[in-house]
Amino acid sequence: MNKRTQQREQTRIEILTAAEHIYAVHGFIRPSTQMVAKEAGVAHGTVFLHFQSQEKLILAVIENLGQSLTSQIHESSVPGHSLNEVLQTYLTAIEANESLYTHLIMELPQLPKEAQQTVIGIQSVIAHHLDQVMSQLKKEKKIKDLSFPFLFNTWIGLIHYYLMNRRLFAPHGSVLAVYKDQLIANFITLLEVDCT
Amino acid sequence: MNKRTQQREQTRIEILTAAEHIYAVHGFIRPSTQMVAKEAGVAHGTVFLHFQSQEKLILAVIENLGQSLTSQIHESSVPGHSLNEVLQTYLTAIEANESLYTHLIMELPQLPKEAQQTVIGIQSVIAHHLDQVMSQLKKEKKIKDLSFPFLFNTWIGLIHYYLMNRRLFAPHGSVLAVYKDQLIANFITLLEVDCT
DNA sequence: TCATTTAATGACTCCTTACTCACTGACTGT
DNA sequence: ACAGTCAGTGAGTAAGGAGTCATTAAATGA
Repeated sequence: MNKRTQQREQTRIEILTAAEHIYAVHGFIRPSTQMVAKEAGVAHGTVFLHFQSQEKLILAVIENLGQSLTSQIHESSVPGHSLNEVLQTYLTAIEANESLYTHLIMELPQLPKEAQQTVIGIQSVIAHHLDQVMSQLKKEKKIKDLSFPFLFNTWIGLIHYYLMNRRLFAPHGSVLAVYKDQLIANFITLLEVDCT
Repeated sequence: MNKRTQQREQTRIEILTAAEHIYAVHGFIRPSTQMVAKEAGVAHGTVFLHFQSQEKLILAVIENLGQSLTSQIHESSVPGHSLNEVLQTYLTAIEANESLYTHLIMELPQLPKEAQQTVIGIQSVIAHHLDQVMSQLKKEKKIKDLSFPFLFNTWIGLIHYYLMNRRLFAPHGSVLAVYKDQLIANFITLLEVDCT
């Protein structure tokens, strides 16, 4: 690989990284391509040399995030994980990309439809792992016998609610860092069949 | 009241109603003031004759929604309501404004901070009623003894999740019309202390 | 060494959109 | 009846942002 293509690749990565930073802070919709160029330290036109359009740039960032999340979840998923461990794996993966992921789910309807596929992909991965461990626990009568979709939506809804209100729950940092364990513990208590 | 002020008031209401329709369909951010003017059947400039700015118009619509929701909830709330009835009251009120309310919660961070106050106001009303009935049930050991904030957030998170994905769950109509009863029943089952 | 290629630049065009204002004509009070 | 008022109009202005392209200069290879 010669110096020219090396440099080109380098610049592409700089723009992508700059876009990630900007989008993580300001969301996908508001920031202009000018802002991304400035953050990357390149001219405005250079952005369009590497990405056909703003939409393609946004999609590249989202695609990256999807890859990162699903691979993290897959890597740290061992067959035979407990419910606690599966939930933990999921939240740890999101925590590492909390800000960007939060903007993704909040602005999803305003983003190109390809972005929706990415989110569906992420949720499928966690749904699969959760279903695995939950149906086993249901058989053993250890958790309540409610439909999986309802339980899944309750869990995702809860997490997304905390993410969407992260600046309220954790003004200067990660909500998940603060509430992760508590959310898992409480959610499991809610599922449990207990007679105290 | 003379004909002139009557006409003026009439036009104001037409613009506000048009804005409600447009925002319910397209959200608060995307549509232009031109679009609202067209829907209302008035000239573009007329919008600014009645509302200082786009922001003020949006706030007026949101303020209206807040009033409508909180009064509905207050009216159909009787002391001594069961948990089922309290949840029902809340969802019925939202169902009547489902589309607009959904856009409000989804686009909240992009809206002026006054909008946040409105949402907090709505949630305070339901939180108050829910706390009332839940703490009683906790004393009677009929539901699990988890912190109220957690239970409240789980409930709101669940409802918001269904609202945010309404086009997925109910492509051509109201999600709540379809899932309301099921959501309440399942959520109550989740709370219950039972030993089957 | 030097002709050719190409990554990068940034001024420019085009477009959209919020908001203004000089003007029109219907209503009001006398 | 008529001078004054004011709701409504819509062409016009200014700002901002996406995407283009002629130009520059560094790298390449013969």
